[in-house]
Amino acid sequence: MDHVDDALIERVREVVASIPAGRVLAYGDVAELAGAPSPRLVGRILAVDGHDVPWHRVLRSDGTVAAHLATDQLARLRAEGVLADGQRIDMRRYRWTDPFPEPGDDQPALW
DNA sequence: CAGATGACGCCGA
DNA sequence: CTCGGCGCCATCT
Repeated sequence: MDHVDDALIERVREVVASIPAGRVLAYGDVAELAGAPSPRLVGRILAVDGHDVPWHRVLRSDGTVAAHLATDQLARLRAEGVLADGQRIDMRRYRWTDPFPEPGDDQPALW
């Protein structure tokens, strides 16, 4: 029961580690940036080897989080200023879409 | 080998 | 907007 390619695991971990505090990404976003074949793999990788990276900044594209993680994950995000409306995060506001922002092209205002 | 299961995503009703 | 169903990849029964 070995796992996914070590190279892929490393890439996923790097992408997750590069997410700034106060911003989040969807599993699908991480999959694209890391070149993972599917978002499901990202979840699996984080479950096994995500303990030492900011895994709480990765959630579903609709802003919800898995039930068994909700309490911890939402608390961690809240501590960074990512507020949830009940069980749901407002992705429009916190989603981090540009890992390498162009100079002068800032993130959308956090109103 | 076939079916079920997840830290998911998208589309149609 | 919510719900259900199907596709997705790798692993487990």
